[in-house]
Amino acid sequence: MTAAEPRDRMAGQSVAVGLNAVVVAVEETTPRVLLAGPDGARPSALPSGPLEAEHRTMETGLRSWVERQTGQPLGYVEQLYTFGDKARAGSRRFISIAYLALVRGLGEHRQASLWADWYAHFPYEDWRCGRPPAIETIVEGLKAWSQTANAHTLRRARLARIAMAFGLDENHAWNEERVLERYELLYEAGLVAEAGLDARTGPSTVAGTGQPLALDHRRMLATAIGRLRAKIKYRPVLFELMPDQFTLFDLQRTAEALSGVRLHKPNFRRLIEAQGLVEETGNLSTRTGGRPAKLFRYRPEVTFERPLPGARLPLQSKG
Amino acid sequence: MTAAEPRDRMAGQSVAVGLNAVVVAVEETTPRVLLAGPDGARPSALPSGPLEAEHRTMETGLRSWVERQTGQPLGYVEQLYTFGDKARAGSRRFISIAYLALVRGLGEHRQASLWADWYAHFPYEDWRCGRPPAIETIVEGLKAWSQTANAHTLRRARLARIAMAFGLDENHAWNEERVLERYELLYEAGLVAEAGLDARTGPSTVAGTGQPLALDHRRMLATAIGRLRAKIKYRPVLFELMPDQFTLFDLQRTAEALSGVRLHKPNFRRLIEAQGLVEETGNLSTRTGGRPAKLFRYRPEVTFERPLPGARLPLQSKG
DNA sequence: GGACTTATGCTCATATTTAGCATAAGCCGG
DNA sequence: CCGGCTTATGCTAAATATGAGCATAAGTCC
Repeated sequence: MTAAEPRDRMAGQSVAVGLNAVVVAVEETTPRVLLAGPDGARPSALPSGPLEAEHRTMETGLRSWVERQTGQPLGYVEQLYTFGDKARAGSRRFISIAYLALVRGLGEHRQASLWADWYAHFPYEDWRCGRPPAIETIVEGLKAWSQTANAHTLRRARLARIAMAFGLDENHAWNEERVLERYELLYEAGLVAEAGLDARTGPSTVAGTGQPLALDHRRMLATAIGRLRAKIKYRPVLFELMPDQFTLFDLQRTAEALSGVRLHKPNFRRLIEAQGLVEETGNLSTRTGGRPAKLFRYRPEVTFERPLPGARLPLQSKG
Repeated sequence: MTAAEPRDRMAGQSVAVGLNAVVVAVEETTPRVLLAGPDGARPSALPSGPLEAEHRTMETGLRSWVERQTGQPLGYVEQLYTFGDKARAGSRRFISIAYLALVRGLGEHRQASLWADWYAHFPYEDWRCGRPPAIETIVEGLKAWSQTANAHTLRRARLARIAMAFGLDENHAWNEERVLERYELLYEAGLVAEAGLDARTGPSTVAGTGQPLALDHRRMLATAIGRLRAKIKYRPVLFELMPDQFTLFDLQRTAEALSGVRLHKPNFRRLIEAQGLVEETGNLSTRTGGRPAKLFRYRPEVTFERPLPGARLPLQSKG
């Protein structure tokens, strides 16, 4: 082992690396994700492709795959997570590096792609009109699964996870960020169609768990939704999804679409204005029935770092 | 392209995948990171090794590499980030998947490894005794770099980044989570030793920027520190670093060691107790000079999900 | 016993959040 | 032109969380 060939970069197994993109846009009140797939079939996969030699970086590789498959150029991109398969004897190993991308509005897209409502794949994640009725069935199915465990402690642990993920106790309210935890519970319980791929039980899907995607792409989408729902609370990523000019209510509806929860209008407006994140353009929007709304634009120059007022630790500068 | 061989997993370039671990423990008031390296030399690399065929998952591969190289078994593990090199013509491509691991106390470790004080590599990140004097020199060096830009706007943008990362304006206080941003500024400015590897200017290192690590391992450490500093604020990961019993002040010193900031004792205690995260064991600790402190233990059963009182969005359940 | 040290409990001022109400300013149908 | 309807926008009171300091408790050390 020499300095030129350090240990963490030595040969090892040859691995195929895939790049996957969760491309998100919001149209009116609908959050959408860009799907691609083989020509002719209804798209049910994220845009993706192998990392290739000519890609300068992984991110450029990702951008070129998305653009080639869907025609959609990407703006904001961030890495999400790297998923690895269990190694199967004899087969080549695959890992997938998933990215989250945000674009402003739905561009035109190629034939073999489409903008899917992301709640079609996660119906129980949309609480904007109150608790989705499907939750009942789902929780029932999960509880039934929890009872299939032999050990008493395991049954209890499963019930606790379910209560936590779906906000059942008085202790735990619904937390819109726990998208991945909820999906993984459904997966473990075999209640989503993809679980069938894992062999064992056939797809004993429960109604209301949403449309599946290819491979582990729904897991990637769940990761992306959770990340985005968390991130809009402390970084101005919302504006990556907005057009040049927008009303404060447009902005609110975008936030609601992503988080799947309703927000309090006066407070939302106060929060945004207090940050100094937007400025009036002087124009008005008269699209809807009522009083015309002022149009705003984003002010990126505020660099913006939320003062983190309640940063959850009692910080102090002195001793 | 068939269903059995979907596009995102097709051949592509053959890639070597490395696994890297940032293993963290806290000893008294010192946060430590486990380093390994070739026998004989002073360790200056993170424990790491290639992903191999016999590893069932990436995480088990990581655990086995760390244990083999340092003797340290791992407890809590989470994925941090996947770093990819720019492709160089002709050479094989490498990517490194970095993990964060937390262990309770410093176990024995092999000869070729050591527990380094992480502030040896980031001296300017420790504000527990007030603003580190090295900051002056560093900010000077950064400002000099910012002026080397030709375009006026670029100079301004660099100054804004510096002010933001190091908390210079009245607008921006020191934010202990921005570890990676600060390191990347130093790297771009060529003020850390590793920047020399990038060719161009030789290592024009500035005093006070800390000891380098092999390859991009200091960047990984910066990523880990930032993640950990953010995470202790909303997940009970602190307890992954604590022994079975501890005093509330032990807990506070661990939080301070990680965040590099002093905390207000009564408020810290109030916060912890309010969460119901700990319970008294009935025992007392008499280690230090004063009144003996009650010993506590962690109560994992609270599953704990911070009520997220100020979740940064004006949530409401109704319409 | 007295000085010193750390632990622990309590209080007050301030900042942030939650929630609701009131008013403004457009449209629409008569 | 007027009321009725809709949405925008502004304001305020109450609840909660946070920041900071002080007082007391309970040991150790001499």
